[in-house]
Amino acid sequence: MTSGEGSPPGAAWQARLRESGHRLTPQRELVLAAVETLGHATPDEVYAEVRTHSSAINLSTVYRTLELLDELGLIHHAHLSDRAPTYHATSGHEHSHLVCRGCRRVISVERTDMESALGPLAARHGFSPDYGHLTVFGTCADCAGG
Amino acid sequence: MTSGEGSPPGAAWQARLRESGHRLTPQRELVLAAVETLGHATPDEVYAEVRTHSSAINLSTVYRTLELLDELGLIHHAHLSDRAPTYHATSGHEHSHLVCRGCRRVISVERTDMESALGPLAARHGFSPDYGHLTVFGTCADCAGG
DNA sequence: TTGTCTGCAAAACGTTTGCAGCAAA
DNA sequence: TTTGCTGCAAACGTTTTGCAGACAA
Repeated sequence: MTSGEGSPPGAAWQARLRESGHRLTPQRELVLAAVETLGHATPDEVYAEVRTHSSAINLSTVYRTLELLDELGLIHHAHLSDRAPTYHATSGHEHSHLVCRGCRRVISVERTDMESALGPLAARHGFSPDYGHLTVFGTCADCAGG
Repeated sequence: MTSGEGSPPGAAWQARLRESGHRLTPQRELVLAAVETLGHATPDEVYAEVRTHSSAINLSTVYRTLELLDELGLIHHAHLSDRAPTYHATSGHEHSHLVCRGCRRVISVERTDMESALGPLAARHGFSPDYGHLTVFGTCADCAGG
């Protein structure tokens, strides 16, 4: 439970940090753990989660750390609301999101599924989508009055 | 050239305003014209555009007007950058956007095309996408090194 | 020891709001 | 005349930044 059980095998993220000339700090470990625990979380939510375990972190450090982890590919971010970005762990499979405007529900869609749907259209435009960042807003069946 | 040549025939937007109990003001006319001229524009860009024609408008009025025109369906907004939303006229056909992270180029895709690609997948999840709001980030052929 | 990282506080950024006066209907 | 709309200015929530001290390597 300490680190992600997803695609990075064990503590690969620690190596990833050092490879890229960065340092392994308690704050970075805490932020990564929080993102993995929360699933989809805004910077503020990550901050709050970290504080429940250790009060020793600053909000600006959370921002800087999320940005770094994103650069290193250890986490991804998407825009699940018109306001704040949300971060989630790179847990094995990249996925896209369907977000219901009615109930705020988030449906995750496998990258492969989204790719087979969107790929041909995108290719026709010479375009290569970033599926891990893709968010489709709309209405779910429950909220459509079904 | 005064009003949109797209789907709203002539000055239909004026009727739309009054129908909904709103007033026709110079500011609203200026903002709508600016959005039609610019194509895809942030609130700030709309503000700047309006000011080149008439200095008599306030930024908060631009925000309030964009929100109103969006509610009335006279314009749409999408998120073409991680930062500011962009507004564009409801010119005949609803469309989705492909945005290149490399060159910031925006490719518009007909709603019907996007719907036939994404519709079946969405339906499988009981989900009804908002195609006019949909933005797919990624890389265009030129930036992919092709 | 070295250079990166952190905390702090302030600034920047985009957006929203309360209010008094103005103007469309 | 009657509301709704606008301009102004201040507040707002989120994100970024400069800097000095702390700490991983």
